Amino acid sequence: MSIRVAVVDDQALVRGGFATMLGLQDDIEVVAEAGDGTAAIEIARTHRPDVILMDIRMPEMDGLAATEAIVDSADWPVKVLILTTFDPDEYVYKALRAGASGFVLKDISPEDLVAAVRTVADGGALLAPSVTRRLISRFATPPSLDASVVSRLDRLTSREREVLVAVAAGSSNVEIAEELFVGAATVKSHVSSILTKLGLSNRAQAVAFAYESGLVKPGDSDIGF
Amino acid sequence: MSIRVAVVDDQALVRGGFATMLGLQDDIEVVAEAGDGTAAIEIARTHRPDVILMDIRMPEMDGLAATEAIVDSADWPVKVLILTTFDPDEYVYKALRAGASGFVLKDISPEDLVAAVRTVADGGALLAPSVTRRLISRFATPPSLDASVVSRLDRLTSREREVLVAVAAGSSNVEIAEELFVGAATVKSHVSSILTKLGLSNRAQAVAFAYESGLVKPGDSDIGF
DNA sequence: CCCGGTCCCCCCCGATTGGGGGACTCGGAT
DNA sequence: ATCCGAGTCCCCCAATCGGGGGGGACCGGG
Repeated sequence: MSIRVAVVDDQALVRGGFATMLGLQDDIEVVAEAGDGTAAIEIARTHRPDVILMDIRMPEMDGLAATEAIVDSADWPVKVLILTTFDPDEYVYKALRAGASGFVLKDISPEDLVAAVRTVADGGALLAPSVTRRLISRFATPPSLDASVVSRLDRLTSREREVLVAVAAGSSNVEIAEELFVGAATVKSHVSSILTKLGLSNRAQAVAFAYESGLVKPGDSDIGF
Repeated sequence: MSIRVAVVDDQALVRGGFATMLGLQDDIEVVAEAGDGTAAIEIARTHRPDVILMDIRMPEMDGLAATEAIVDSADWPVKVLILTTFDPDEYVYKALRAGASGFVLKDISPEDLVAAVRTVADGGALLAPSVTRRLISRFATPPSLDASVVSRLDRLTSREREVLVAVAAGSSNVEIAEELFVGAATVKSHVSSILTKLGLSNRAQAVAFAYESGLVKPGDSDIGF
């Protein structure tokens, strides 16, 4: 069963080029084309393609808005592969939030484009290396590095930070003591100095501080909930 | 100038395979190999490779810890490409936070692996399609996609959710009572039903739950810290 | 009409927490 | 050689928290 692809680009020449290039593949079938966002929504609804190659820069309705509209309203597993000329910057995040499965630049080689279409059709995702790099750096760097917050974190000893993450996991003093193989009194004194150094008054505030400071981040916890 | 690569894997056969495969390329030179994390740190320091192919599962010190140690202490632009057998799950985030520039599975084709090495050496980043997908979904959907978490949040009444955000801000029961213009006993009973409904045992866990579920997000709090 | 659900309030009691002391060891800095 | 910080552990005591019980007011639907 071949992959049903729709191509959306306001430049007829570019659109036709991609369409014929993809059509040459045995397992890819170009079922529709569109020149703007509104037309893209229409052909998505009528032809129900597996993959949509979407340009960002378009009159009438840009690719991001069209992507969001299509992905939100689709009742079949449609994948949108953003294809743009420019080094993306802000577009990346908007596109990914809109529901795009990929983001590649137009200088991509034909073979790589075909491979990209197959990848997203298969349920994977694919980004241009520069985009991946940007996304990783954004993901890896803690968002909030308020100097005042981090500076107070620095005043804690490494052991105290260790205790704090355990506190942030919701563990009681005795539970923390067992985890760290120390006495309950030790944990108690650690928690006390943590609260004192951070200017907090109870462990609930300590948990909040741990999250706000980026010491622990939502999702990286071992607590399943 | 060729790309200087180091290969780190505890299985000598796998390590040798990758090394010879990469060595066949004109623009790639394998300068060192290591069988565990501590050896990896050593060869990284002595050979200063451009790219390190790093396995995760290793005795002595796993690839994640080694990656973090190398990236943090390196004074030259070293790129680490994680190469693992398993579908990553939680390893991905730890690896990317540790400073890895890529994350590919061992079922990758030789040509793609070579291309991946060139990509990361060139400053780009590269992830396996399934990993990219995971990262995108995590990035695009604010935090909580866990149906189990949100469903439990739905069981709370609106008033209880209101109390929960106050709890997550680190307020004591009496402070919450003043904020909401009710009696302290009322807040107490609300907190009790919150803990019961969510299956938690203390308010620190409630704070963690509030953050993990996305009920409150780092940075949107009124607590300045 | 009564019933279930929700919200609000109250009392008691044990467990935990938070704050105040102090003491010992170890390793590094002075 | 001495001091100091970090880490470990102990005491006491007041306050808060968490769990159990109960009860009353309101609202919407059967």
